[in-house]
Amino acid sequence: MLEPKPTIYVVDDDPSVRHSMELMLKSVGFDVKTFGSAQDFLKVNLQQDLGCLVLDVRMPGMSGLELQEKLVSAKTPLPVIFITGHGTVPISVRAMKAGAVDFLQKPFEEQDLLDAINRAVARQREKKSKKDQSKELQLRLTALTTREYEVFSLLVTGMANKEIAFELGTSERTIKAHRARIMEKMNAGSLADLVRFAEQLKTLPSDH
Amino acid sequence: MLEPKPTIYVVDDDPSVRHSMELMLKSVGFDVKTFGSAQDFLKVNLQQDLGCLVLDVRMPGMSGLELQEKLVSAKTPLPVIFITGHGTVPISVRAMKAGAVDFLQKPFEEQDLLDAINRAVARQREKKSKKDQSKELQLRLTALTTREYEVFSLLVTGMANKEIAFELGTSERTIKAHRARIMEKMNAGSLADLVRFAEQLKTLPSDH
DNA sequence: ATATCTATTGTCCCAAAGTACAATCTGATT
DNA sequence: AATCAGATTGTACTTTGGGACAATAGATAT
Repeated sequence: MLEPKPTIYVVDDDPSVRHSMELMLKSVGFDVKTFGSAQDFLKVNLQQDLGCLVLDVRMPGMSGLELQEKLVSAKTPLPVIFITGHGTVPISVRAMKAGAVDFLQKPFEEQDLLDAINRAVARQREKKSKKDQSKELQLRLTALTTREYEVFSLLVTGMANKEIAFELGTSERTIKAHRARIMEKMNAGSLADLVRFAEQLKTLPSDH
Repeated sequence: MLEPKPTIYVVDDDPSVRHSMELMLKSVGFDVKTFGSAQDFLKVNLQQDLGCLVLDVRMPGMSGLELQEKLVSAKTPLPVIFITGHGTVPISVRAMKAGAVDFLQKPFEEQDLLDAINRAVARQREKKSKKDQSKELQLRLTALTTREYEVFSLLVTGMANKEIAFELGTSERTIKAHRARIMEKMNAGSLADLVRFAEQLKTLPSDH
C-alpha cells in the first residue's frame, strides 16, 4: 500500500455483507465504497481510480457477471474479484475467462480475499502506468499538424529526409523543417526516442 | 485451419474417452495424439508443436492440474483445456488462474470443445510467431562480438558516435567501424530498424 | 482586414554519419 | 611460428542531418 490509497468498490445486495466487508477492508487500510446493486455502482463508476471491484455474483437486477461484462466492453480497467455463495463451475469459468482476478466462494478465508485484492491492485497499477505513458505520448502526438504526422510516420520507418521528401512530393528542406518541429513537439532527444515512441503508440489506435 | 495442421494432445485415463475424442477431433482435421497419463505425455512432450493440450483433471498418478503447473513453470507454451466429470469451483478457478484456455464439464457440447481448441490454437500461433521473431533476432545478436554488443546497446539509446566513443574510451572512428558491422550483422537498414530490434529483444533475456 | 498558423522553400554553414583504402596490435588457434 | 579474428585507428571524401536567418502563400481566426 503505497502513496495512492486503493479504493475497493464492494457491490453486494446483502447489507450485512457490505458492512462487514467494509469494516474488514478499512481495517487494513483500504478506502472502501459499497453499493447495494450493480446499477448503483454504475452511477458513480470512476474508472480512473486505483483499486478494484469486489462483486457478488447473484444479485437482484443486474448480476455480477453482467456488470463485469459491461465493464469489459466499456474497457474500464477496474479488476474484478467475485464473491459468491452458490457458484457453479460454468459461472466461475465464465467469470475468469472474462478476466476476473479471482472467484471466491463463501465462506472464504479473509486472507484469500486480501491476496486477491493485492493481486488486483498490482495488476491495475501496472496497466495504469502503461496507459498513462501512452496517454502522454498521444497528447504530444495530437500536437502535431497533419503534415507533421505524415513526416513522423515515414521518419520512424527509417527513411532519409530525401526519401520522405520524394514520397510526399516536397523538398528535402521542407522535411528538415518539419522534422525539427516534430522532435521538439514530441520532446524527443534523438531519432531513437522517436522510434520508441512510435512503437509504444503502435499498440493503441490513433487518428489524424 | 491453415498450413501447419495443429496437433491436439489428449490426456485422459479413460480409454473410451481417448478413443471417442480422437475420432471426433480427427474428423474435423486435427492431428491427435492420446495419452493415458500425465507421465506418458511428459515423455514425448514436443513443446515446439502447434496445437494444444486437452487434459482430464482427475487421473491416477499426476493430476491434470499438476501437469498444467509443471508445464507452466517449464514455460512450455502449450495451451491447456480441461475436461472434467466432477469439477468444483476452486479447482476450475485454480486452473483458469494458471492460464487454462477453458474448463469444460462433462457432458459438454462438442462445439464448445472445438471453440476452445480454436481459441487455444489461435493463442498459441500468435505467441509462437512472436517468439520465433525474437529467436531470429537473438541469433543475429549472438553474431555480434562483445564490443559490438556494447556499441549496439549505446547506439539504440540515441547516443551519437562521439558520445559512445567517449563512453567506451575509444575513438569516434572505431565506433563507426563497429557500427557498420553491427548494421550488417543485424541486417538493419537504418537506425530505426535497430531501435525496433532492441525494443523487441528487451522483453527477453540476453547474455553477452 | 489584420493577425496567426501551417506549409513551404532558399542559402549558408557546420556537425555527424557512412565509406573506401589501409594499417597496427593482441590473443587464440593450428 | 604462422594464421586468423577482433579491436583499434588514420586519412580523406561524400552524404545527411540540423541550425540560423529569412521569406512566401493559403487558410483561419478575431
